[in-house]
Amino acid sequence: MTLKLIQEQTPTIGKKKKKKKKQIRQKDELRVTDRFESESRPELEIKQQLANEIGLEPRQVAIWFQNRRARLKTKQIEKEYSLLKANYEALASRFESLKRENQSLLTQKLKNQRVKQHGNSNFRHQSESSHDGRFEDKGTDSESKRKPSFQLEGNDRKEEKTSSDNNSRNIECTRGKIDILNQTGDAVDSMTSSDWQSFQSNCFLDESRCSSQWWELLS
Amino acid sequence: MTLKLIQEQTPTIGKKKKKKKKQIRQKDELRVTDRFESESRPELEIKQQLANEIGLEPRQVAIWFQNRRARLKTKQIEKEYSLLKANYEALASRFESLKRENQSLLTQKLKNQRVKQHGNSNFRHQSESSHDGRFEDKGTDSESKRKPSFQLEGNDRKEEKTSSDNNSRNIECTRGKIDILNQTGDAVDSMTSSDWQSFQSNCFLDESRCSSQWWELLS
DNA sequence: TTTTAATCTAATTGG
DNA sequence: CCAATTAGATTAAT
Repeated sequence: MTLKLIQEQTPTIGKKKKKKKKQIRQKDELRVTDRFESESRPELEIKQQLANEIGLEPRQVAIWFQNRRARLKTKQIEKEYSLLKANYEALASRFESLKRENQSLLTQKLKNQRVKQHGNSNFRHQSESSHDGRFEDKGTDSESKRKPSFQLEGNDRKEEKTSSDNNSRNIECTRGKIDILNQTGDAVDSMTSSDWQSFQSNCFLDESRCSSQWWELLS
Repeated sequence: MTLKLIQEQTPTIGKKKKKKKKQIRQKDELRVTDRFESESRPELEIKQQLANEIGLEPRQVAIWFQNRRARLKTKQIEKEYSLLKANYEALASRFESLKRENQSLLTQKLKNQRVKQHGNSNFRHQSESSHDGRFEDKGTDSESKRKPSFQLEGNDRKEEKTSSDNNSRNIECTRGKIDILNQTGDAVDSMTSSDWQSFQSNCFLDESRCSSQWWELLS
């Protein structure tokens, strides 16, 4: 059972373009693709029927549909990613604004205080009510789900494939799949990983009041 | 030539774990992999030699190395991505704090003002100096690179494969490659796309002073 | 058993 | 050569 790939014989040293392996044969592909468009998850009957029509096994047809669906879904995820990215940049932008506003508020406040109690005992925590023991979790609106509870467990090289298959000598290369990192963004792109460096040194450069920073997370 | 895939025979109805296929024949794989570890980009001579040793064409050996390198690189990118992600979450967290602080500052300020000029003419813009015509671009520290100049061009369904190969009838499935979206994050994970919704409705729910929002970017 | 998600490999294409 | 994609396949988990 399970016949699979059919070899091919071309001398390779011949020219270049060869029709390798065995795919689904263009013509038949149309038929199958049509079906796919009408319903991406056909009954196994249909699959068998198709298999006969194009002359390969039902199994293969099934796989074909599977992969198709998977790839389709992947596309969607791409969209989500780009959304996330845009989201991020908006956030970053707003963060900057907010920071500036905050700064100016603080400044004003200081000025105010100095005016109000003109030069009276210069040593206080230069901001007694807004800085220190505040916003631990006040729940003013609806947080309490924020702070993803940073906890670092021994990561990175903890194999999760618990022991399956010792003999196949799997190359340790887990692969990964991204390109995304620079694509699809259409409008808002840029932001290479080197940008990140400068970005973060911009943003994290004031008095960090925030309990954990990202570099604490990665050993 | 081009021996490639060796079949396998297990009756499928057997148990479960099967050793399917085989591509470079374990034994030989070791040899090649060794080579790879010592130098990932060998001279073509070496490649030819290897090809002889394991009995497939130089071309294939070359491809093998190529793919190998590619996979390795992809791995690295994964790392960068997870870093970015952590980075993002840190930023989000800080943003929250900042926002709250800002809020409280504003509140105090209002109170202050009301005290100072006790109940005098209730109708003013309840905050004259910190809100309106400020921070357009002051360049207090180092922006001027922010605001990625949101511009939306007709995107999404603009095919870019201009006309190459009319006969091959490429399935329009461009594929995409991500999973990333929820993996490798190890420490800071969570943040599914539905979290995003709530997140943003948290964050963007006050007077938005920020010129563009992410939903403006996607049609 | 089938499906799904996640990988993986070998090969192709275009630059 | 590389980057990107592709098709077919496998496997773990459900």
